[in-house]
Amino acid sequence: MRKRKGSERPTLFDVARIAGVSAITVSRFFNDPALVSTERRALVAAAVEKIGYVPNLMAGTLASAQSRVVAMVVPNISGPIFAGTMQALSDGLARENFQLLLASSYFSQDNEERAVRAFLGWSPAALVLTSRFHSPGTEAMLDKLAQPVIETWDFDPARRPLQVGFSHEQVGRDAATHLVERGYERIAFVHNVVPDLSARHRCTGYAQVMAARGRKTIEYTPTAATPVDGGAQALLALTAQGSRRRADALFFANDNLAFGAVLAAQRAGVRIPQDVAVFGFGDYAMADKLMPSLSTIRPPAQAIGEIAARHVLQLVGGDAAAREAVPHATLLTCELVARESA
Amino acid sequence: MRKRKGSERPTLFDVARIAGVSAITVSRFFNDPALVSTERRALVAAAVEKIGYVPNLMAGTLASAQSRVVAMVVPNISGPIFAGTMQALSDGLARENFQLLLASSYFSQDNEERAVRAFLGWSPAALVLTSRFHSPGTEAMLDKLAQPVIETWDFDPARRPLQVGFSHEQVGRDAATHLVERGYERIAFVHNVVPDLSARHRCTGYAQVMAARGRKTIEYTPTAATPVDGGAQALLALTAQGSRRRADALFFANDNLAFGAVLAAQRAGVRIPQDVAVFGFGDYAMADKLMPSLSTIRPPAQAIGEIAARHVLQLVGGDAAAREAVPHATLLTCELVARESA
DNA sequence: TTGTAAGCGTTATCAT
DNA sequence: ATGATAACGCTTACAA
Repeated sequence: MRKRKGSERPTLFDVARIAGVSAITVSRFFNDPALVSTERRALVAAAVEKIGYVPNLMAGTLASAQSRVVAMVVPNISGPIFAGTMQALSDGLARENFQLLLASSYFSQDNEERAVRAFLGWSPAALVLTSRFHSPGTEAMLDKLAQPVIETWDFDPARRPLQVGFSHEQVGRDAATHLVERGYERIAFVHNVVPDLSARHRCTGYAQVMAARGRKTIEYTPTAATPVDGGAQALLALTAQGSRRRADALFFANDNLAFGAVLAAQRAGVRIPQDVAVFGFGDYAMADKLMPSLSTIRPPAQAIGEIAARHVLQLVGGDAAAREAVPHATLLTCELVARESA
Repeated sequence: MRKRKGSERPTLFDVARIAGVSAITVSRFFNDPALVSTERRALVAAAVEKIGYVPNLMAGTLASAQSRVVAMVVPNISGPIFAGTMQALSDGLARENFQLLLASSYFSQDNEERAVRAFLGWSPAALVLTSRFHSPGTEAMLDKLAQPVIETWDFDPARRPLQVGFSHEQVGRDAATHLVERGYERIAFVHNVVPDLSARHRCTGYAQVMAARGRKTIEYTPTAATPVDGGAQALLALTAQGSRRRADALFFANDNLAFGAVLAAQRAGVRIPQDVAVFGFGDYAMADKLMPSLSTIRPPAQAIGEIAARHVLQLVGGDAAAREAVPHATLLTCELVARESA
């Protein structure tokens, strides 16, 4: 007669009773089958099958102090940008029966802090972040954290946590150099419609190249609500006859802005790249199908997720030797995809 | 001297010791503060703050047999289709400190079954699925499950679990009727590039309308790898001079296919809608920015997520009265958005 | 309002 | 190779 009601699911002891073995043998059957003799393995397997037993991972985590959850904070779950990374990380972890816990920050450090705090209660095996810019509160929590923290996308080898990413400044330099070499004279940078620190770093790289070549920088920040509308707004504003900020090439903070610009140009009769060149960032799904097709820079989104997954598995799943092998920082490169628009 | 090493984080007992109260008081402080006197509340709060205590949710779940995780299986995490639902569900749950656990099925029932089995170990408070078509194995697990199961997107009131969705057949009927009423004669349905049962149901609705009006159905299944390429392929094939299956209106299984068609039409010099009308499904981000803008049907993606979240919270967070109030099934409607392409 | 004792389902530890 | 026992960190049940 139980004194308390539990989950009402079969437990390890139920399996053990039916199989005629002890509970720990069933535990070993799941965690290290090699330790169990062939005969008992069959007995346990039959019992598991018979009652449809599924191990309670919460209890296992509590007992072993080793969880198989990895928590990740992304700016938003629904956007196209981090989708590849999320998917690759989730798939890589799933292969080793790790689960991915997701939360969105909406580009807000406060939301990120809230999410990290909430995650802590799950004792995740590792924490994956998509930015290196955190609130002081978040930094304090990360400092105390025993588990590995992996910062992705933004790369800064000076920071202590594990890094998997690329240099946004380099992206800015690559794009600006490309546009300069194509002969464009008045190259503008169009910011995102929401505060976006990574985009600001791409802008810094762009500004470096402009300065090095004695060019003037032109910056524009759309006020529209969505990136697509913002891109359209920027295109019209920066190509207007007689505008003080008239440009012959637009480097957009991301492809969605650039999409908006290309589509608005079609409607407005602005010719790309003859009247104005358009360059994006992200290489989103339809960049190559647009008319004209979009020149852009493709970040290694999937690779970031895969490598992050590998790091997690080596750090928390592997042995000490593997642990040594994990590099502190992995700097990936982006690919410049030159198409018709610039 | 501890006999085993735990998580190395402060525990409830650490807080209790510092605050000079018992452990259960600290527990109540977090779960039902009203039960704790104001003075002790202050003591506990101070102690919590001092050592940065975060409750171990795994231990709490184990003890209470009440988890605050909701598991969801989507076809893919990175696609645009379910993004709104995932986001709305995640946000709705986060507000009550529930966590969302995600896995992808890639439209495969085997993967779905694997994901559901893996989820069971987490004793989720509820299970959210994005389809009503499951493998026998999955059905068997769902039958045994004590927790609520919510099927979303596909609506079938005949099924036992909770339903939040819309009728894909109705979508097919609406689109077909729209095209018929616009005067198109030869209306074709273009299938998805992967097996997609929901899309098949939209096709069924389309076929019903065609039959009712004595029209011939034309179906096309692209062989391209991606939806955008498949849409382009379909457009070229179904508008080719002298083709047996030549059509004057194309109803695509989704907007990505339709995007591909519109972009390919621009390049091929096919005029939309003069030469051929294009109709999609999904109302993805750029449907209204395309040239021509895309006529399509917008599913209530966010509403599905919000309502699913509400159901979960009422069922597992609320009292018995709220439980009664949850309707078995919620049938939502889609909005037909008539733009330039059809 | 507060506390004590027992138990949630699993694994670490030690013994055989 | 297998098992008995205690412990993981928390909450329920009951008592005061």
